[in-house]
Amino acid sequence: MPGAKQIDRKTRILDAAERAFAEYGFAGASLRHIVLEAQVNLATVYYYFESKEGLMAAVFERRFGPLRQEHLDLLARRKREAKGGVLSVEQIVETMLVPPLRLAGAASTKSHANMRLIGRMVTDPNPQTQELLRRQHERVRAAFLEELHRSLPDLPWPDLQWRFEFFWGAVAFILCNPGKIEKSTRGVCNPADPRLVLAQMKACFAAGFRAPAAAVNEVSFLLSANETVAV
Amino acid sequence: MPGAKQIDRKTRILDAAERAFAEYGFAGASLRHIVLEAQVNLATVYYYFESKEGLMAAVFERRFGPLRQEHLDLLARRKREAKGGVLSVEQIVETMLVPPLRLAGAASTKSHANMRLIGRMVTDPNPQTQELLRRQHERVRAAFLEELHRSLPDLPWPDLQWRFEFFWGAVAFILCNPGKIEKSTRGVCNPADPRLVLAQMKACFAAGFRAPAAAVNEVSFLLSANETVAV
DNA sequence: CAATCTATCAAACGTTCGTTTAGTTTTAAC
DNA sequence: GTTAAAACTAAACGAACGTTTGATAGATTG
Repeated sequence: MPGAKQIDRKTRILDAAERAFAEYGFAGASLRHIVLEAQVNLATVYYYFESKEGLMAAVFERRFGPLRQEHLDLLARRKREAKGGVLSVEQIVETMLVPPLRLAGAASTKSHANMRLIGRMVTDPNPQTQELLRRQHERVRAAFLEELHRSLPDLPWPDLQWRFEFFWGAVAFILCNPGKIEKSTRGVCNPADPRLVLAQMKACFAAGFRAPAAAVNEVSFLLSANETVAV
Repeated sequence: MPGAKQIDRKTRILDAAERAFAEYGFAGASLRHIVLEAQVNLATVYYYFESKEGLMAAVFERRFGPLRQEHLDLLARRKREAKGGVLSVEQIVETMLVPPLRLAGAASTKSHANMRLIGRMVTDPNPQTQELLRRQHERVRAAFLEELHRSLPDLPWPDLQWRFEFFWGAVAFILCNPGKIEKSTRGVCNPADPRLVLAQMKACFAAGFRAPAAAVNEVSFLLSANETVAV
């Protein structure tokens, strides 16, 4: 029987949709392009996923569900290994990074689509995309923030949250468009190499998290509009 | 005469387009929505800007042209003030941040649209958007990288480039969706306050840039796929 | 074998998209 | 006041969009 070893249609749609959403964003990816690549009929999408939005939710759940679980599992394991002691900032940074990087490496066959997917969805303007992602990440976020606070008890809470945002912003940016970064650094940085990304982020953000609290009142004068050219 | 003190149509289109692109991205923003808000006829867009892509290029040029100029000017001024000495990392970080933050503050009347515009465009999937932005930022990028290298001569070139990417990734992320960050931090972080953003980024990234070079070979074992659950 | 349910398909639905055209009004120059 | 260029518009273009419909096979069940 021909096509017996073919992947089933539902999976083919999810694969193609993942690539398309990662490449073009939610609004930019069209169902017709997705079904063409998945080699299924257009109506099949609606049979399995009800709508374009439902398709996106399924793409999310397939990737970010296990990702979230691995995040929580890995953190729990690290805490178990520490036997009640606090984890180092390096360990926490590594724990935050390894799951998404592993996820990216796992799908190496298909042009790092889900790597870009993570980055793209984090910055997608679509409100439903944002809401879906926020709910997915809420628990993981809280868990890591708590652990960072334990590791850096003297760092004020707002400073910690800011740096946490900076960190995920950098992660999203790197994952969002690896090709762009490789191009603009003229090949010096290769975001497709998880070992490199992990080592570089650990070095930069371990120091960043450990830095003394910010001094807000030093810097305001430069921001007033009476210098240089108004825009 | 009615409408005498009205802003001219070309500007109204640019304003509305800026808001729309910032809010929905290039693909998600429709010309019909833009002309409705700008209160002009649909064809007027084509009279002034030739196409949707041309409109986007004009929106870019209006904001990022002066921004680029202010970046270069401010850096030149700082170097002049230093009289041949090297700038501190803090000074460079501040110089990179002040122009976009000032730009964001300048348009406070209109819901920080151009603040979000910067962040949105940096992460927009559209290839033309990317190419436009890359060309705009090329010289600024080179200038700041050179100055950072002068300030941190012992940091290997790749490490410097990585951290430079992390930095702009964090900036883009913060600028991209201030409301989202304020929400997920439950009001602890307010990205609409330039003083806060500047102080926090300076504290985090001055330390990040100054950190010792990354040690790539320490960390590879965790990334191999034979642990925990494959996804 | 009839009945039923699942999976799949071609074709079309109505809408919205970016874009163009052909014509009208306004402005400015001589 | 005539003329020509610039500014603006209503209406439509074809294409692409997300979505629905009705029918057709194949498998499953009584």
